[in-house]
Amino acid sequence: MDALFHALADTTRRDIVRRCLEGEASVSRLADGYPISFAAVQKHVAVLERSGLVNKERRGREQLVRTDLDAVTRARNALEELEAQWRGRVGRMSGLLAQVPEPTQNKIRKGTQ
Amino acid sequence: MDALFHALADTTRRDIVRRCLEGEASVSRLADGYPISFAAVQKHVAVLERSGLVNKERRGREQLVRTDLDAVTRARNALEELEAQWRGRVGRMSGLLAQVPEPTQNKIRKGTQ
DNA sequence: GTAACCTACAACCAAATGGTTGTAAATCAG
DNA sequence: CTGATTTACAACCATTTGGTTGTAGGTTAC
Repeated sequence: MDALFHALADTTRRDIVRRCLEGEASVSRLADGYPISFAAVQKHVAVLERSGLVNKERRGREQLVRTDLDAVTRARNALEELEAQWRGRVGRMSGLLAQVPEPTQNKIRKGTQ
Repeated sequence: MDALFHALADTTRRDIVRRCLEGEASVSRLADGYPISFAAVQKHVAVLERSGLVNKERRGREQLVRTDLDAVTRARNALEELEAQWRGRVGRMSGLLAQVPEPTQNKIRKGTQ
């Protein structure tokens, strides 16, 4: 999860992900698109690969990169869960209000015995 | 966007976000929950604040931290867009074709006089 | 076989991270 | 006023990042 979000926390890497969902590309082909060295792009791809966001597949002398959409979905689900935990609060609040076992009572009675 | 995903790329920070959607807490109250120093938690909160994920509000001598759900939504939308660009390729295409008009007008008229 | 191309990986560097401790200022309680 | 709490921030340290260049190995083309 850490690796997933970290991988997404870079414009170049998000762009690589985007470029690799519409048709796979070799690493050097990808590198053409950025003003950084080939090795730098290679490292970005390695980060993406470790996070599971992309796969590499050897094809002759080049290595084709392709985005794994399931990983993107996994990240999105994590965020949706965060949101749900909040929105769910409101609904659960009313439930709680009916339920709260008077935590105040304890305090009041604390010194009385 | 970079800042947003980077902020989410840490378990402790995600946990702080979670804890601060269910009722705001002061920084030191938050710090009690983790095995790291107060200053470390303070830094995590600072990262979250810079990313827009949380706000701080002074309340007497303490500072209450509260998650801004819109920021979470913003991140989720970015991921949904990534997915949409893939799954929705065909559908989006036709949508665009029906939609594109206006900005082009300038271009067209620019040379016509 | 030789040359060109694509990839992998190591070594190196500057800057950022995540953590620590320590110090100082503001606020609240007695 | 004094003391405890809460925060802010600086200085420092180890590790990681994102970038570079250089070298070496595999593949394809000629």
